[in-house]
Amino acid sequence: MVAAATRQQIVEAADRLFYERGFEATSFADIAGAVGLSRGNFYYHFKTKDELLDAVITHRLFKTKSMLDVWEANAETPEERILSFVNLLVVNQTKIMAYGCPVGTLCNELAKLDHTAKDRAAELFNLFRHWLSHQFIALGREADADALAMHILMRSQGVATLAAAYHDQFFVQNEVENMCAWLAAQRPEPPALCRNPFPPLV
Amino acid sequence: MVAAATRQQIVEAADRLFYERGFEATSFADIAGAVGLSRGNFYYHFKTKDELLDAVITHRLFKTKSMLDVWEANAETPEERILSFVNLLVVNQTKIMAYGCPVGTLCNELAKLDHTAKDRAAELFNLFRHWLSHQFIALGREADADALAMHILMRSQGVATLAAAYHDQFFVQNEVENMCAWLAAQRPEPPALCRNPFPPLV
DNA sequence: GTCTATACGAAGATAGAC
DNA sequence: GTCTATCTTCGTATAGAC
Repeated sequence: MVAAATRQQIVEAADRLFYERGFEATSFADIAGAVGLSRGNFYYHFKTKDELLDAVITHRLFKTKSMLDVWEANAETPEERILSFVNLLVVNQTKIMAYGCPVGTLCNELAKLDHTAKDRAAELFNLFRHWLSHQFIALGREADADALAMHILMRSQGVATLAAAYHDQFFVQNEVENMCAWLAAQRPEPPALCRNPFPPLV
Repeated sequence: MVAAATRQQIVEAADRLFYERGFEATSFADIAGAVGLSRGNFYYHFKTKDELLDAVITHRLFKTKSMLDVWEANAETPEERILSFVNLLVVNQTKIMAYGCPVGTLCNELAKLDHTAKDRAAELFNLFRHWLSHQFIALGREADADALAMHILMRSQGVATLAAAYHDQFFVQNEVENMCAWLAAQRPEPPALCRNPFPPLV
């Protein structure tokens, strides 16, 4: 097989296994087995595990950028685009309830390992953060766009963590609805005093 | 040294190291070194790593219960008690920015390992969940107390994850303020129409 | 109860044949 | 480019002396 294709298979298998089992707990043997390669041949493509991790993060950065581009193109308004992000929790619900958020859990693990790649992994958060910030600016919230982006990113992380701990899809759906309601309330300059100031949480 | 005291030292060192480095990444040698014991002697106290993990979780459950009891006793109102919980993010800010939330990151790791102790670890969340739910009931929100408890637990998890990824204390402080504002808005039966329905997020 | 010494296996990494 | 075989390190776990 062509080297580039084998390399790509390795990266995709590692991407999945690092997510499902964690970085440390995934061995070269696991990945080689998933791809159908011998352990020895592995080192023709990647010299070290850290080099492989680097390739996996690069791959995830690319996939994430592509996804954001699709969301940008497929939605009409900034609010709809932000809803695409919120909806990730629903689309990936099954995997999130089993393994948490791929970005959050990787960053957590690398932070504890004090791994050199931890800052590159955090770049994955930055892609979402800046894209969301961009949407809030388009929504007319220039002044606090970054804080709003961090707020919704924070919520998605919290939902993912508790979803993995409780395996409760109703919790996920409920919090997604809360996020939608919160988002609707972020439109600037609303008509004053004509809304219920205490919308029910649930 | 008396066996019980040595055992207790081991559990406390393991508690700290499992938090700072993760469960898998912490070896018996690390713990033995931290306590000042030989690796061999270790097995007199704990036969396997899983047995040690079980003791660490038991220890954390005990510590958490004690903390909740103190919060219960030291605050006058349910709202103040819930603020004690929110304030954990500030009190433990330095450690959280370095290692995330001890409960969330442990549950995440054990979920990926599909470890038999993962449900026991989730009991740590349950302690907070039920205590918070209890406070919301006292606040007069019987109908949605559990959902409100899960909501604030979710926020604390999201803040901890992003705090660890960004090491940004201003983000933490900002989101803690948001949580306080949210909490203040949860008092039941507010005077209608006399508040700003769109309090600034930041 | 604590120690030293050691068995055993798993995982990262290398060498060299094909 | 892929294989088998092997090296090395490290971590779990055991044996037995003190």
